[in-house]
Amino acid sequence: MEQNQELKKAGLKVTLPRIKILEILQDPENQHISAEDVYKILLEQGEEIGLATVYRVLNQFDDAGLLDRHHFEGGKSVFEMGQKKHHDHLVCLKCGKVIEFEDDIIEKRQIEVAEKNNIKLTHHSLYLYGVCEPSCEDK
Amino acid sequence: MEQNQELKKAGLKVTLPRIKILEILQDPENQHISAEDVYKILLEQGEEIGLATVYRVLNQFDDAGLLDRHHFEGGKSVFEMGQKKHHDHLVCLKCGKVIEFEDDIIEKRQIEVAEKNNIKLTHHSLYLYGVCEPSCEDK
DNA sequence: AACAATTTGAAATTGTTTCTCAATTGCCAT
DNA sequence: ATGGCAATTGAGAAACAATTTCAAATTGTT
Repeated sequence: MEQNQELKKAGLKVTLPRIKILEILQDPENQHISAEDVYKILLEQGEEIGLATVYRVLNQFDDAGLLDRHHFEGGKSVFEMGQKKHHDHLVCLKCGKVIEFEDDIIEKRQIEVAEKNNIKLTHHSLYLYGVCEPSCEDK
Repeated sequence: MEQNQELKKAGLKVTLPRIKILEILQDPENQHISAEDVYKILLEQGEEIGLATVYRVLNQFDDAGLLDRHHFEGGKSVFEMGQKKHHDHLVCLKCGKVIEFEDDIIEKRQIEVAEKNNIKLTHHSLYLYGVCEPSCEDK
């Protein structure tokens, strides 16, 4: 059970809800998933895990740095396992598709802008919103 | 009353709530203000304007393009009169100060990134979070 | 002034997230 | 193993921002 190690490393007790939620987040199908959707999957799997627990566990994972939290347009938080290195997101406003990208030039400029304004940068959020070019264009 | 012209131009009837809210938004003191804070100022001024009306009017102003809406970290929407040209924001996480900036290099790269991924860009949101260098640093 | 259409306030409602608290569970020291 | 205590859980209540509803009031127009 490598999940157990991850949890212990984060200083969290190994419990069934945490294991199940971790599994769901690790599934490549479920990148950029909301708390509500995690809960739905748990219900489908027949697990009796409360919605409050889902929110709690996701917050604990966030605090432990196991995942990243995003605030895409439209309200609710979206979570993503944070194995990979830093990246930003393109979001299609029609189909909801999310594309990840990294751009060193943008990253570097951000640091310069912060320095110029005497701010010690801790993090940033960059989302590019648009419409998929051929596919969503005409819908 | 030049406020009246602005409202009419936007296709909105000239009503007291709209005039008052427009005045508040135009005050340089109140850049980057939340709906709740607009409401508080109205109360202080002794105006009997409901919170629902504040939200409604802010949405109408947004639809009419009179202002920009931001989603800084921490939940609620923040509004800003949109006279100026496009810019992004630096936010101090300790004192809440907001600094505006423009960076052509970042803007250009964003367009390139979107093109590369076959997304027709409609807009973006970029927020840099950090801590004011000398002032907030040691608090 | 009178009319229709728009706008408003108050309260109810929604949707997301957090809190409360009694019952349960995990884990460490026996 | 097992006893005990702290951490965790589930369910429902609560908090919170934001929106909706609807009757009453106001606007701009005739």
